[in-house]
Amino acid sequence: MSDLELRDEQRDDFYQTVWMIARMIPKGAVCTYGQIAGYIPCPQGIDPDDYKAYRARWVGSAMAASPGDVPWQRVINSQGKISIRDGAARQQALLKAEEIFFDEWQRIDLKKFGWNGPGSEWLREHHLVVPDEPEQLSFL
DNA sequence: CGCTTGACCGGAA
DNA sequence: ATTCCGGCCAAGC
Repeated sequence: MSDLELRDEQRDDFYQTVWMIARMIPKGAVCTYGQIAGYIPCPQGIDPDDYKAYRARWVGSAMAASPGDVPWQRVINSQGKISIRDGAARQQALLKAEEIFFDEWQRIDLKKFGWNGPGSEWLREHHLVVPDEPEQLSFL
């Protein structure tokens, strides 16, 4: 059994998981490439630092190859903007049709429209990474 | 098979 | 808010 075959299988798993999570994003909400990536554990045999550096990009690759039932338009970059490419205008039109608001810099307010994610229970059930709770800012 | 480009991100100027 | 860089992968010529 070759290592290469294993890697292909892991990549396929990664893509399937990306699509599964993306399908959960509700209409009228968005989520970032990096956010989705953060839910997926580092595959065996991959250097964790390399994984952290590239996983968001892999999510982009997964979205480019996504099946028709995946709401790809709801996945945007960490700046709250639509990544420039052919089809970006169509993505913006789809999001506006979902009543998502763009500011004067063509940016989406992630505080307002950002999806919170699948929830820790669901993530545990699927052996995914439960993100750290946001720290309580006691001085506020 | 080698080379180039890319739906990314975080940190540093 | 802008630009550049390292990361050294994945997909498309």
